[in-house]
Amino acid sequence: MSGARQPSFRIGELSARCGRSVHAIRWYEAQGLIPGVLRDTGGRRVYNTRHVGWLTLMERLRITGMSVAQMRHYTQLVVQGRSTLAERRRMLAEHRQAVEARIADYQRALALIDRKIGFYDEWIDSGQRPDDPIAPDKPH
Amino acid sequence: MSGARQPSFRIGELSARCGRSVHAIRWYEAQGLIPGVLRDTGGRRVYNTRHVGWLTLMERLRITGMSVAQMRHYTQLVVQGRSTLAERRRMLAEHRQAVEARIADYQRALALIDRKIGFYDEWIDSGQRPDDPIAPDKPH
DNA sequence: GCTTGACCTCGAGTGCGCTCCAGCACGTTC
DNA sequence: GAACGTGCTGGAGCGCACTCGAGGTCAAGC
Repeated sequence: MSGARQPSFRIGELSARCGRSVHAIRWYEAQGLIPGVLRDTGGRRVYNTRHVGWLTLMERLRITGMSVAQMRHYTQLVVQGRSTLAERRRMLAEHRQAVEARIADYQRALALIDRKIGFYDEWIDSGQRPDDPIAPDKPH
Repeated sequence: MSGARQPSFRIGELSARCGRSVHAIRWYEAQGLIPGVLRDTGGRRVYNTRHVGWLTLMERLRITGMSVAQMRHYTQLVVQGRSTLAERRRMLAEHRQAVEARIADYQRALALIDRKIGFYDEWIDSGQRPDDPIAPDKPH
């Protein structure tokens, strides 16, 4: 850390800045997902802008389906320092693949939903039930 | 629908055909997510290929994040018949939007992950920690 | 010095979507 | 007629990711 003063704040403001609840932030820390949280003389958690960035990353990983266990592992790697750079990169690359697979899955679902919407459009238009758009046999 | 013979089968085969567990299929039915399940003389559930298509749709809706409550509502509309066609179409269109929003969200996450991977690449290459791609900085 | 409000810990509760189990019935095969 | 496989019901249990509440501490403002 440089000698530059870092604006620091407490959990209420971190909550406001990154949109997670105070409870959730404390829970994340208890789960080992937030390293380097210091306390002030009153025992209160002290944060700075780096924590906002960290929580942003954690949030993105979470909403894209990374489990808390994996996030904990990643966090531990970060704490361990430079020796884990390659492993961290590998984890992210792997997760990236999983997210892409998920997107592809969603897009397939979208295609099915679109066919179904088209099916309803036709039915409403013609008054006649068209053939069902979902394959009669297993579409795997 | 027609008088044509429909190959029918029991829950074990439906499970094999659509890749859900026997337990899950019964649970779905109990939740009102599978209409029109008849029983044979022994009280066993009897299915046909239409159920495979139906479960496929249900699965796609589920994995794209539709709640069981919404799926139940959709199922009830289907049971109610033609009068609900427009409402069913509306539900699917709304869900479609939600899925697209989710995809966009995932793609934003992907962009962040890519920047982070690039950050690790640079760090590994140069041996020098580059500027953090996320926020000003991050802890550790 | 008292009130106020933000913070603390610990632990229980919640909602979702299954998953599993016990205990029993059926019907085909040997 | 016994064994076996497949099915039935009702209900308990689970894993995840929070969410909330009780009861207490601390420090700044009046």
